[in-house]
Amino acid sequence: MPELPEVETTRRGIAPFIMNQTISQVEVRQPRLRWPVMSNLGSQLEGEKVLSVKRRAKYLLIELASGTLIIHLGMSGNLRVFTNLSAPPIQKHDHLDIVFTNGTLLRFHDPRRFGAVLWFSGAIEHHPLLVNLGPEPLSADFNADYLGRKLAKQKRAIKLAIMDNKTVVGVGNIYANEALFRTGIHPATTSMQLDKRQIIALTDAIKQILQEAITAGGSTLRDFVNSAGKSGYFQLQHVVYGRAGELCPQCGHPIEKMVLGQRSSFYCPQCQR
DNA sequence: CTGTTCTCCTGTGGGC
DNA sequence: TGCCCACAGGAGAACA
Repeated sequence: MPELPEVETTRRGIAPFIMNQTISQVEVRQPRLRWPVMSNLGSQLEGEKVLSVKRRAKYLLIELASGTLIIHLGMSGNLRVFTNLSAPPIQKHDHLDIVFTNGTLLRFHDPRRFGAVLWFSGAIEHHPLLVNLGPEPLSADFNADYLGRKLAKQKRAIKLAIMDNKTVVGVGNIYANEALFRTGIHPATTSMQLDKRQIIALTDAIKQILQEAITAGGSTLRDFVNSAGKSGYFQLQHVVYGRAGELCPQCGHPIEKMVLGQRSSFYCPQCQR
């Protein structure tokens, strides 16, 4: 399940192959993704050159002269690059291909179809999906002062707050669980009850975990090209996520599971209070 | 505005 | 071995 580190690894993996390349053809085999792929996507993209490959939150932003292609990998999506028309046969859930004039092929694959491929011709920072997003977790804008101010009047559980894109982007369920364990904060703690020390520790833990995962992803970069493997899927070792009933590596108490906001939360009741 | 629930989708894994 | 079904999850949308 791509979280921010996987999306960033995808960006770094595909960028060298599509930068400055001109799109020659777009083939949409399954337009029914999270939102329908526009029927004239091909005519919008064909003939345009890729000017940059950026990321905002978990959205990949492929900038062309006349607009931006927005790609979200959803739960199960991936992008892979094939060179010199060496692409393997189309497989189930290969929903979309973008072919470049030099033969490079960018292929979007997404079994659960929670992903999205959108075209936006306006200034990308004004896109409705992006305009209300909080800061990037690895940027200086996300810091303890900011988070403290943000949480000061919030009664909801801290885990829900850090998973809310308006607080900070890119913290999915897995890394939210891990960051709270690392910080010794119970996931159901009321946000406004956290003290300064805890907020500093939580900010640091989120940055560290995401950075560690991005670094780990670097070793998979070559898998984005001409690979039949599951490009971009890697995972840091989970300490608590999915480990209900197993013993806490710090204190030996069994890991517990509770549901917050319809999402499973895993924690050590002894280490996290 | 805040908080909660619903929804999209398919592969996986547990129970029997 | 096969069938059934709960479950997982990002995040917008809808609703209270």
